[in-house]
Amino acid sequence: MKILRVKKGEIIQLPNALKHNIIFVKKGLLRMYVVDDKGKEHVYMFAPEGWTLSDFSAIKENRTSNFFIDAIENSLIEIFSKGLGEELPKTTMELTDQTIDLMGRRIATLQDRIIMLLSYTAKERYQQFLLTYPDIVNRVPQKMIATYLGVTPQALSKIRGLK
Amino acid sequence: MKILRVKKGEIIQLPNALKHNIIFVKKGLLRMYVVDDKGKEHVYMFAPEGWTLSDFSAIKENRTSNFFIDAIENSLIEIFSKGLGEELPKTTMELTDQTIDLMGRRIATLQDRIIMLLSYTAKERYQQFLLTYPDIVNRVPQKMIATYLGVTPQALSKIRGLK
DNA sequence: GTTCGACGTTCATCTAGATTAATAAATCTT
DNA sequence: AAGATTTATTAATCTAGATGAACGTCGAAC
Repeated sequence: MKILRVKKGEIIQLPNALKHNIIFVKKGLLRMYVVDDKGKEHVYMFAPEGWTLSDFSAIKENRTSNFFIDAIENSLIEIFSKGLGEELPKTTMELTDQTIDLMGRRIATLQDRIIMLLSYTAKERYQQFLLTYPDIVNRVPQKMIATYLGVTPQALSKIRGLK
Repeated sequence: MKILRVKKGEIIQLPNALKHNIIFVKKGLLRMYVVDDKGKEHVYMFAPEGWTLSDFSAIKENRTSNFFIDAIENSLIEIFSKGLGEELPKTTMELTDQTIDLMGRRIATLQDRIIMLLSYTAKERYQQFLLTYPDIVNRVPQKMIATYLGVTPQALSKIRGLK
């Protein structure tokens, strides 16, 4: 485990990096995203203070990650090179309880996001985002929120214009 | 905990049912889905033998579920009325390990699904589905696969027609 | 302060997929 | 097996949102 200070705009992880990393954000704001074959970015998640980033799919399939991770603000982060949960040393029952709680909340978030992507219009997604992450709205460029919602920056701009 | 035998087509859970249930599928195939305001169904997940169904979002927010659950095949299921993980009696370390592994795999699946919904075309989604769930393809009506993928049944039929 | 690149907005066009509807095929019921 | 119900296919039309491009705005770097 190492503590790192990263600057706004700095890339912390490139796809196919060697190690499966888990990143805990102590201060600042990170972004985890993919870039498709046409070069377009799709934000998987934002991680402000207290959040944890990791690529569960890569860990479970024991492969390298397809995700980029970069800093949206100057940040202070902790990087663990081991997998989450089962690869952690079995210390206290309290720790595994914490892990289960963390994972449960993550699943709840992903579940809500999937229902949103399946059944909401662009406008509804944005309104939901405002309610769910009021703090993040003012900390990230609008175009990143757009790709988090699964729409283009232009479409989001239009939606906001109408209000 | 109770064991239940359910028939094909039978609805196991309606939205706003009283209790947060966790359902383990011993045999058969279930479906978990939402119905939007226009009456359209959106499949959140399929659960064949060995899979577990639960609404983490409802459990975490301590509210009733918005999901329907029904049986696609005659099935044998176990229903637990307690929450997953933290609400389970702390028995063995082995059990919590199992829980963490289960949740990790669920997160990996949801993560992959989100990337798919954000960045794949309808055709790419279907092709990916065929690779990931070859067994399920022949067990569920095509229209359900369509709404799992976030497209209309007509669009999926067209995609298959071209091939 | 000026320059430059990133960001947001606006608009004109295009298109993947939705919608609607009609038909055909498969499945269930008795 | 005949009818009824559900599911899949096909086709014509429509639309939310994508695409591409131009322009104004802002903050960072010099």
